[in-house]
Amino acid sequence: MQRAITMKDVAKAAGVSVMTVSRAFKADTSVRHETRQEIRKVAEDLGYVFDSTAANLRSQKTGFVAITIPLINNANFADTVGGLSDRLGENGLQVILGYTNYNIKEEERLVEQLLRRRPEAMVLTGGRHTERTRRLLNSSGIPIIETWDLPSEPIGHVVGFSNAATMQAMVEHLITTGRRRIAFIGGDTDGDTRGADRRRGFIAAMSSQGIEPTRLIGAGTPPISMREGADAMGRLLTEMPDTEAVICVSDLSAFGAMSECQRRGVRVPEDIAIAGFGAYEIADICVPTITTIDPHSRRIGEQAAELILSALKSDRGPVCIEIETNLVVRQSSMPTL
Amino acid sequence: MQRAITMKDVAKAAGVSVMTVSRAFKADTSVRHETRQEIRKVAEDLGYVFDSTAANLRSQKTGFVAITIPLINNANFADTVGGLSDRLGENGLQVILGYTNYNIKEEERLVEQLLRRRPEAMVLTGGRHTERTRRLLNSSGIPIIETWDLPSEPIGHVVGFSNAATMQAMVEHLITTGRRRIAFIGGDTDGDTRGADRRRGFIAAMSSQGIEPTRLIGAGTPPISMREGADAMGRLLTEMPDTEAVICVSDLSAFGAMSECQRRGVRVPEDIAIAGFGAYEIADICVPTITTIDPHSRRIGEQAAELILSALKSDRGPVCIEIETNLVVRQSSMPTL
DNA sequence: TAGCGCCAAGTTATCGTTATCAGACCTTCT
DNA sequence: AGAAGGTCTGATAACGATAACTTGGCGCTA
Repeated sequence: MQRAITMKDVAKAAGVSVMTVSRAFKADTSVRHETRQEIRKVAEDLGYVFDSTAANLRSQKTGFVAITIPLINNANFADTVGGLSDRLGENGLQVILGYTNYNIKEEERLVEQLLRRRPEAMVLTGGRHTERTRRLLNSSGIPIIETWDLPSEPIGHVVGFSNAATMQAMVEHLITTGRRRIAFIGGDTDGDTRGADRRRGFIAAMSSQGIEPTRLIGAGTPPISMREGADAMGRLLTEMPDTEAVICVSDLSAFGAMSECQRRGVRVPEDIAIAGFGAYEIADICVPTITTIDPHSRRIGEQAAELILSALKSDRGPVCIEIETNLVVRQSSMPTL
Repeated sequence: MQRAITMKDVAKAAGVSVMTVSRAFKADTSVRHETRQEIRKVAEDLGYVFDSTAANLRSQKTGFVAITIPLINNANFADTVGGLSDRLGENGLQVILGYTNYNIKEEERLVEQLLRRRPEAMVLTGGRHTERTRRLLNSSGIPIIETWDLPSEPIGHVVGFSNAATMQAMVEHLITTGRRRIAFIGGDTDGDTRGADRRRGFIAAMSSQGIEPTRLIGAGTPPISMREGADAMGRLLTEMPDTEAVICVSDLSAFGAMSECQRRGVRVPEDIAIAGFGAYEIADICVPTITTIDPHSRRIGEQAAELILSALKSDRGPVCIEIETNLVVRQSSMPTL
């Protein structure tokens, strides 16, 4: 590969100045229409490709918005990223992704790495961070948006909901349908802070109903897979066979749990009710369909995008948008009168 | 936000030259240990964050590897990205993602956009591209890797398999287990070129077995969801109730199809056999488990990473690595003697 | 003690674009 | 006809880092 083609080469070939070439590649700048056409043609013929590295440096604008998510392979976060990406893309902003792997120490490294690329805003999944992460973000001077949570001391903006509160609704629903011996299947570390919040919410909800929350099953380190959900359900059925309902930390583990029931001939919802979280497609397709909480993952991303766009236009004070979650009652928790 | 802190500020505060600060932030450069410590401390206190935009421009190295995938929300591609990302991350390279949305014209735009960020290598999902995409990539001068396919005229390196050939194996398996009236559920456009290749492979395999492949069900535009798989199965059961087996373009649609059977009281595999593609976790968890093809998604990413690393060290000629796929026979296609 | 080599740190120019200011040219109006 | 205003284009410097080269100091050898 010889030396790469730059604007200088295009300028020379087109017989204009570099500045004019630069303008020909921007929208809304004053270049005669034919000049722009000609320059673009020459550039294409030369095989010129714009270098945004240089442009970003000089203009001190990158057009990046960074987002941290626990892992790529999760439909909920993928939906949030999708919503964010689509809305921002329409406005010429590009999303750069980083994975925290459910670990706030890794998040710290990631945040620093992302800030090095000078994003114009940053979206975080979750509201719990290291002290240094908070410091880095605070002094970055860009809009910060925490999502999927309602942190008590937000760094900047918030688009989220209370994970604990969703469990309140779920427990009430199960009790209303006649179950009292309710179990919770979740991760056995607090790496997934949202999952941990849901477990806390479960415990609080049970206590406030006067039931001791003793049926807590640890299914492994987050993220909890279908397989781990199935294994956990196996243990639950063996060790506490009188359990009447089980709430799983996500629809994936809920589906795994339900499959285990089917394999063992345990009927859902007659023998045991099952509920998940996340409104994954599978929960609406499988037989029976699974009761879940819809956190409106995509809407979270879209709202975050709106917030960013308005914050970049004029920075008002921090905004907190609470996303309404829905309890979606399906066959897996129907009353069995 | 006041003016951002640069190396100059750190240099002044630490009483050294900018160059020394620069060196203090690199590994393996000659700076006295205490000097480096001191500089790092001063930098941290000032809240300095390294600006990789500038570094990339000056050094003409970005440390980026670009990858195009159809969409973020697909476990197979997510696995490939995961494998790639992990292997490259160990070597200081960072993955930047772009989505083609199953559209080679969008891929063209995307490729250009990604090239503007001067990646050091580029990984493509699929082997079919527009003429301009090929031209852009050829003149980029960086290693190109096409994956998830075995293109007849590769642009550069290849890490993939023949989608059509996998269907040959699947059809043979179903015929061996006593089925002849076999249907195929897939997308009704060719946007998903790999899905389209699988349909072509299905047609070829059926023909070579002397069976006319008439049972082709269009389930919508790719990607085919569980819901669309279920709907397609509904139509198939109504219109061609004598069908003995159905191959779905992915495990997700296969699961949807199977759920529809359960809803209608059609037994799997006794009344109809079902097969999918992709070795998604769900296919190994659901009841009954679903026969599938394992394309070793993660391995594709890992191999691509290896290829990139060796190509960046010393560019040999183009390499083609064929990934072995496995037919995974499960309950949904058991013989029903 | 001269001479060589090595290490740590400094100097200068530069990566490829764009901000900014200035100038040329063309209308339009008084 | 000349001033005023608009449109288009050009010259120059700069964004924040690093490559490449240079310098100064020290230790070692002959």
